[in-house]
Amino acid sequence: MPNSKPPQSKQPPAELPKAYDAARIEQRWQQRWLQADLFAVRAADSLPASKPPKAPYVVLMPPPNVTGTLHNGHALFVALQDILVRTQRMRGNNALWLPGLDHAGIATQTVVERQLQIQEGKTRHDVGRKAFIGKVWQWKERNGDRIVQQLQAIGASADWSRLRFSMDPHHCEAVEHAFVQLWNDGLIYRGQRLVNWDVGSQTAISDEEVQHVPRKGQLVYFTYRLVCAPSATAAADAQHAAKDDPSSQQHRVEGQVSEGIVVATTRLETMLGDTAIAVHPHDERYKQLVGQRVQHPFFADRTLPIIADEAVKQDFGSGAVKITPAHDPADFAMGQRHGLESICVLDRHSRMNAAAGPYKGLSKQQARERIEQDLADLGLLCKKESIEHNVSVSQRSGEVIEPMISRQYFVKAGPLARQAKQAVDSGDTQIIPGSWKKTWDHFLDNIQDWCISRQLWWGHRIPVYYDLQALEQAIRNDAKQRQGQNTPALEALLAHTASHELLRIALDTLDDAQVRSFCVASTTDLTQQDPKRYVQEEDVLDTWFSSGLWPFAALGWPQKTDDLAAFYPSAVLETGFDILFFWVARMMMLGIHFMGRVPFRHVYLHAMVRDAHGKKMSKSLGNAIDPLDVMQGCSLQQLQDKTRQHPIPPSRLDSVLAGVAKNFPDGIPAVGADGLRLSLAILSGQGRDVRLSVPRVVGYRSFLNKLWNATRFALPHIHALAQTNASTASAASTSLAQLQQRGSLCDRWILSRLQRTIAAVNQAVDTYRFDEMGQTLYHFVWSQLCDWYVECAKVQLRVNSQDKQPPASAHVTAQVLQHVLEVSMRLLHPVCPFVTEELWAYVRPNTAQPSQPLFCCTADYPQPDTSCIDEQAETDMQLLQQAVTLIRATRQESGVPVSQKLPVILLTDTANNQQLLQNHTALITQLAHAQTMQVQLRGQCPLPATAHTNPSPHVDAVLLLTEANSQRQQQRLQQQFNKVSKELAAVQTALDNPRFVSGAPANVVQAKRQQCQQLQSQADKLQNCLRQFDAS
RNA sequence: GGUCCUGUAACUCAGUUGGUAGAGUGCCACCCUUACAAGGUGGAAGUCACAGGUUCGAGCCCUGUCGGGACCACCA
Repeated sequence: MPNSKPPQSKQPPAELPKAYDAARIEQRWQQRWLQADLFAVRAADSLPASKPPKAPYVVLMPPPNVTGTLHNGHALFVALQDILVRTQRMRGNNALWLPGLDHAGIATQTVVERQLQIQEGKTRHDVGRKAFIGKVWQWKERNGDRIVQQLQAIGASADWSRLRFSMDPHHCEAVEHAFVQLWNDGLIYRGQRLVNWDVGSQTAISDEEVQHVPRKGQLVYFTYRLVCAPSATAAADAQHAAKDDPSSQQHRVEGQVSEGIVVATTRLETMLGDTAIAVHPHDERYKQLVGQRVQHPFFADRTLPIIADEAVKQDFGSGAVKITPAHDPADFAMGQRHGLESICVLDRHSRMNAAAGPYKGLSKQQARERIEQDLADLGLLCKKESIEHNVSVSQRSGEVIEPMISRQYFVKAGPLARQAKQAVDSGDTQIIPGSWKKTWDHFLDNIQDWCISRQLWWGHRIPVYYDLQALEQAIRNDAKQRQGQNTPALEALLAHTASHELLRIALDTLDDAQVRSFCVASTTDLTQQDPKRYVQEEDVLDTWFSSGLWPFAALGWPQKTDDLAAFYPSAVLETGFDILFFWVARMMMLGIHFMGRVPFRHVYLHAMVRDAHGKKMSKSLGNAIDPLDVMQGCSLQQLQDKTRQHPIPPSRLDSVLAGVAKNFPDGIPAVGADGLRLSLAILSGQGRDVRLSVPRVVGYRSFLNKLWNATRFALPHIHALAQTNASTASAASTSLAQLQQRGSLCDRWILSRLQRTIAAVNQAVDTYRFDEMGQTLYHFVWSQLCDWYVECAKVQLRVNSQDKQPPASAHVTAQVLQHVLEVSMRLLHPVCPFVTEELWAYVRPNTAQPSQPLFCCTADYPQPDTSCIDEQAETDMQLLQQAVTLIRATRQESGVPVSQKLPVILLTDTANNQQLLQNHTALITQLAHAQTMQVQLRGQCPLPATAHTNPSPHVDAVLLLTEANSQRQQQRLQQQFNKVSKELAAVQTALDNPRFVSGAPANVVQAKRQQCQQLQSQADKLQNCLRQFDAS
């Protein structure tokens, strides 16, 4: 940065570069802010001892994954959270934005495993647990900074000195502490349960990590034969029932007739683990069969009972369902209700295990085919149907979930969930938009226990230790219970079996309570104390367990720190709704449990970023926009080159590339971080998707360019001001009130509009209306400041005049210009921090006082002051604007080029307005490019036949032309007349309705009457004008 | 099956406690008027998804129908 001038110099740099160059500005200020350490926050400033204590305002940054690369979700949360934090910081609050990084168990482990496979051809088992974890850490050290740098590039004003990583020692301590406390509170238990087994990642996952996706499948019907009935009458009854119903079929096998019951399944291989058949208790077809048993076709020694259960749907399949408690959640529940045996027939890699008998070793698919064939051979196969059904898929690996019984750790969610629900019910925490509350309640009301153990290596290892001494005791007790006494054989076994082997056997065979009897949860590593006695649990914790502690653990919990005292709870949690259950609910549950108070007062849920047409952005569709490309710009060629690097099937590559070309015909122009932030803020209306499109983003870049140029226009005048100030010290500190007093109508008008803008922007940011905030500023700067005030200022400053000397009032104009720009920069700063910081250095008051902040980002946020609103100035200005607009419109309709100056007459309704317009003759003539201007009261001025008139309620514009009215103008007047007549008719209908006149509030009726009068006179005037055409 | 969001100009969206519709982009015409062509000026463009209801009055409130989207549960 050889050209950059330090902002600390008291004189602002004189020359503002002609072009707005986002990249140059952004890089510079990002570095300066970091160097100046502006975002670091001290707890002491918010503690009672500090006088006066600063109000804390804390936002928790959703910690990105260390594996992550910047995507639009990050860009959106940075934009919105940074707006909140910067606003609060400027308001003088102790604004802490607490950043973090998440270790992201499965995701990170998967990435490093893949890399290990590619680079060294090894699996994690080849290198061993300790070495593998070392490799993950290396990887984290190399890549962890990148995402932080990218967040900083978007302008994230977080307190980076507090950056936490979820595997840092202090966070590990918090996790262990939390686990042990929950274990001791009885809220964590270990149980043999049916869990979602992710075959791809080789771990259990929680219910929330399972997605249901529709897939095509085969519904296979087959028959279970009844075991020969014990009595002839029962058999006869069964046969009778079977005859009436086609679902219960008879089969002729090996010359014998036997009755059976038909079941249907999409997962035929699980029939090897069937332990019952269930029917609905009211199902007439099967009533007689309940209580009887069927024969398993492949296991001669297994017969299954036919049971009745309300959970069975009569109208699905055959109405009878095979029950596999070991491999289906519903079946598992039914198995528990009916005390059924669970037979697990699949191993962890989804292959058939020993319990599958002759099918052992086959893959699921092979077993499915073989069984189908074998059933057909036995004459038991009935039919096959193609159906679409939902399949459980791992959100992580994308592989099909295998429900599997295994021993896992669970958090008892019920009591925690009740408190979390209560917190929102009572208003302690408010969810915004409020429509999410029902979803929140529904989730918490139906919450299942949370499986928190993962069979991974990367993560917080569960702080549970197996006490081998207690284990031996448990085995002895177990044996005693079973056999009445200890046998010498058992003692011999205990003496000769390696302890880890013993542990394995114990975990496989003992029940949950027995296992718990030799487990100790501890925050200290017991294996360090006594390595022979203790063995630590192998599993690690769900990443969301540690994330759930974030609001307090990141502030130093379990220690009682000043940070915790000052900064808990946080003000707002701003995040995407996709992690409402994963993260927000968990933080809420754990926060209330450990801290006794909710972790945040507001939860603001933003929408998803989608493409211009509302489609999900996807690299394989060619519609994804990378936020870095938006900031830095990217040609179509580059976009396509990047697309080629994605893993897209070659057959589809061409169409994806075509999609890219269609979506981004000219690539993506560089709009900078400010442009991206402004776009995201304005596009993020509450409860709506954020549709990011290139034209839209380009439009907002233009806005920043406009702001830049408006400042460039103002700078020479501001500098002139500074010189005057230097010579006449008295004028140095003109107050706003003085400016309003001395200023012209335009000055007072823009100052008043500025106040309204300040009020609206403050209101918008306090209610999370980021769209309104952005739009209000956009409209003020462009449509009011640039389109009108700057144009008026040119007149007041005699910019285009031959006069060398500017008038005395020019001084006030320059001051107003400076004031409005300076306030606008501060007001806009939270949204577009870089460009406003740059420009503020040029327009800020040159008072050279050391107390003045050197950075816009630490200057005061403008606060509304309604006493500065000047209604009269606004009304008067409106009339001037109307007059100017009317003249311009009339000129264009009459086809008069701008270069040709014309005499103009304005006709107005009152003497006051006449005076007002007359007083601003110079302004109006210049803005409207008129030659001369007269103002008359209506009806007091005869007009030549060739005059072109354009009426409006308070003022009519008359152009004195030598040629007759154009046809075009006639059409226009006719159109206007039609429109006004229509409106008039509607208003009159209302007024003619006696029920309206008596029923509506008086002020509404009054307004309607006024409107009616106005429309009437408007219509009359238009008609008059139109008559001229008829005459000529 | 349950819940939520959503339907307004060609496109993307605003629209306050009900008082007959606004913005940006795009489109058309004219203009390089010394801050800005990443610009200026003017203009055209809407049966507020549909059908009922409440009301003096409905884009807004209620009911129903039909689109679009998301989530939860469940599909043996």
